Amino acid sequence: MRIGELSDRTATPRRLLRYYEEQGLIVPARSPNGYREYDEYNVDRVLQIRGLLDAGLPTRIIKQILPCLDKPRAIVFADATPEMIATLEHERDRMTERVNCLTRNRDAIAEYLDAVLANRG
Amino acid sequence: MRIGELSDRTATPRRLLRYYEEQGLIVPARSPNGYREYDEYNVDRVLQIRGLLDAGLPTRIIKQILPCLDKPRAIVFADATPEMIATLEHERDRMTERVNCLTRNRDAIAEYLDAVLANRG
DNA sequence: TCGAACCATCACACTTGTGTGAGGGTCCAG
DNA sequence: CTGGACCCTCACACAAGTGTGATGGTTCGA
Repeated sequence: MRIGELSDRTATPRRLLRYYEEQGLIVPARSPNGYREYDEYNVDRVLQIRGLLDAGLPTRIIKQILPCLDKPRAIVFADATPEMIATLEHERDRMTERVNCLTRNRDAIAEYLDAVLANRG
Repeated sequence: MRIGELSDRTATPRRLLRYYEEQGLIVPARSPNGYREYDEYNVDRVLQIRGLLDAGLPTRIIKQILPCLDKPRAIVFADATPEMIATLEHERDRMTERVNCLTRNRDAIAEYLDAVLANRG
């Protein structure tokens, strides 16, 4: 599919699809006429990227961790350098912290909402 | 305490403490000489702000939800306008999505790491 | 064959959260 | 009373993600 369809199916502006490519997060093929060509795989990929971006991870980090998130990942063992592993461990712990912080604060908001709604319901 | 001590105790650059103030997230008192004066309360406050920022929430939203996160919150029922409630519900759901996305991907990273480490350990 | 609807690159601009430094007050210890 | 360690405001700058538009090529249906 071309960029327009991918844009529709992922609710992502074309501009950003090109930006993600520029950042090395997706690597579309090119038609003879120069148009970008995407496959089904890229739909999930883009959605995953958006989720991680929305969760606060920068493209630089997303680029590093994306390969590990692929489902059939037997191939990836090769490029598991010590630095890479250290990065991943660090990022994993960071994400855990974020999850805790988010959960804590979301629960507080939910609790507040429940109280408010019960108070007027 | 003055800005330097708060900066030390929260591991936050002075610049950012002033920025958070500019964004209305904290409201320090002022000494006669113009110095900002913070109390103990602000330490937790700043840490909470940092956590939420790191979790991807913009200051604009943080400013809205902070009042609901205070522990003795009986007073706050007053300013619970319908728009405010809608914002909170939206943000609560958004945070839940983020938590899910982060958790999913963190687990994938952890799983990958476990596999890699088992593979060479 | 012409126009609409795509696509391309390039570039300028905005917002947010930060870094950094200039220029200048305050206060305390030596 | 002077030096150093604070504090102030102001301002310019940067990276990242994103918006928007200029300028121009391709494709396809009417």
